[in-house]
Amino acid sequence: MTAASKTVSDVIHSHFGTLTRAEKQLAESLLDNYPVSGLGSITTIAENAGVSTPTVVRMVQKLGFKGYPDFQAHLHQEVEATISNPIAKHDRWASNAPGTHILNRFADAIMGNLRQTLSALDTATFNDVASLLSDRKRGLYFVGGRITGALAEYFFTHMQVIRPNTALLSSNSSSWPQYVLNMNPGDLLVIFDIRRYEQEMVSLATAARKSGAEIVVFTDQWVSPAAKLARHTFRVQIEAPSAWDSSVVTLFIVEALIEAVQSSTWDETKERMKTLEGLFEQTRLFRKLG
Amino acid sequence: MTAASKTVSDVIHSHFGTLTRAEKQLAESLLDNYPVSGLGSITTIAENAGVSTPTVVRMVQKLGFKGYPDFQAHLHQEVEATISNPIAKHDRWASNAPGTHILNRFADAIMGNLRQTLSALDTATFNDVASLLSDRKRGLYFVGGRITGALAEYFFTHMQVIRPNTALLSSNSSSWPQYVLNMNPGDLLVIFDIRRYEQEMVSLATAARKSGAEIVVFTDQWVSPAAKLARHTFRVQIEAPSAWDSSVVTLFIVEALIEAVQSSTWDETKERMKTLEGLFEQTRLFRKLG
DNA sequence: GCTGTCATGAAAAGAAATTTTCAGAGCGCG
DNA sequence: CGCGCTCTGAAAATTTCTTTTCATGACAGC
Repeated sequence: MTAASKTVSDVIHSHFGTLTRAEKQLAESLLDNYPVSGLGSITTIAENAGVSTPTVVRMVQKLGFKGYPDFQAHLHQEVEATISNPIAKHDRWASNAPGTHILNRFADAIMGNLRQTLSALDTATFNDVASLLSDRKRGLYFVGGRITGALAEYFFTHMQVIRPNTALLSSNSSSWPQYVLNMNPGDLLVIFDIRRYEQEMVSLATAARKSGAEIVVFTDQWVSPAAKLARHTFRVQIEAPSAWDSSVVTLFIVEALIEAVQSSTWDETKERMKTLEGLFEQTRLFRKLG
Repeated sequence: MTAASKTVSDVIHSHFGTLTRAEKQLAESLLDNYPVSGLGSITTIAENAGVSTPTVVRMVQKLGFKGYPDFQAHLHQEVEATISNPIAKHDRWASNAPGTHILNRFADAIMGNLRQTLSALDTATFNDVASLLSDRKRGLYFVGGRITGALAEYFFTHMQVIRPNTALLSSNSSSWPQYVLNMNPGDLLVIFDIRRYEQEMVSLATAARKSGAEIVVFTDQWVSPAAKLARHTFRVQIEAPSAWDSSVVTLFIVEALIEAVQSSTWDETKERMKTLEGLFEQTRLFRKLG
């Protein structure tokens, strides 16, 4: 029997692939605030999910329940189990996997990193960097190392949409001098440099400062030497139960900065995005016609 | 109003003296295993308590509720409160910043994304993908879109160190055919495709399948069309309080996979990393000497 | 003992919920 | 473009739940 020992949540997940659009929408709604969201009548949950009641019936039958009442009976049992056993809950991220599974150990570590990084992070620094990035008069340059190059690229790709006057330096240092040559006073150089700090980053930072550029550094808890030259530094916790360092929290801060910049200059950005949409559309047409 | 702020349990207790024999019997039944016992229909709880349905109606009205549905709605609210409290939201991540600061809102959202993604993620899928990636006989190909290209690159950069036979496809589709041409049966194509799904990804996936390649897709909750062709799909929650989608959780899974592959083939990888160290050292020397 | 009051549940009436039917919309495919 | 397919929700049909009505029985007071 499909719904015998597994939880309703499990059953939904395991069938998710076979669900249709409206059913997925319903499933999302049920899983959001699970299992309480499934306590009401079929009418209520259909309304909450924005689907019709027949959709609900079809889905629960597809999941292997006899009908809605049967489905709800199972939910009630789970609620009962949950409530009578309040301490359990959430000691595991990926349920159905042992607590020692890499996913769970990683999740714990990243949570810790995020918590530590944010509690150490100065909000004023964040706000100031956001406003520097928002200033369209300043040119923006992004650079990362072998591993962090992808982060620099990610940051750059977004900022390039949001505002003009941005550049991504290749992670290969040979082309850097020509960028420095073009830097103007007030320009902003965003450096990603985590352990196994690359010596050349310091040279780059030094040269950029000579051109009058401001520097922002993303680094780890042991701090890149380039940070000495920086106006602002983000010290990110990067340890993971892995032979490699984790960039998750760094990406988190990058995304938060992107949103901060985005929202502070929404009016101007909106226009740019519309234009961009148009350009993409054109490109697509070109391809079809070609 | 009687049932305003007090819990249903409180209300029952405070009216207990004025209840009749059958009503007391019902009240006992409700309080036993409270509040779950009140989740069912009026018929069910009447049967459980060994009283008639009119008794139930009379009692809940005596308690100050408009009717049975009203009574039950209050119970549902309590169940919800009970269930969601233990999970207790971290009220503030970045202290010294208001709870509404973008950093805190982002942290909440990412936590939710991570939780939902992991609970939906099938560990067997994860393990299977990890072992596919570990198999050195299979060639590995990584590809991403405009935004997700950086993720593909990040994944690629790590895998390239860990094992041979890996390639990164440019996010520009014009060079894809030549890669497909070289794919062998059993090769693995890792696709990153989140909303604003790129039509070309489906074409690429189709072509790769024809060459006998297996496909793994990283996509969002709305699922890329390319997932239909995939052996395994990671559905990642990507919503953030932002005009942009969040890649943090996707990166999380990528890093966990990297570690899973790394650790499953540590002996072989160790040698490679030593050699790589040596090569870097040499490069540095070249530069100094040059 | 008679009478009135109250508690109680059976059963009817009324209201909702659940399921089924069905037609239209959308989409892929030849 | 048309055909057939699937998905979807409106609405009907059915079932179940909720409330009301009412008959019965218990019991206290007269």
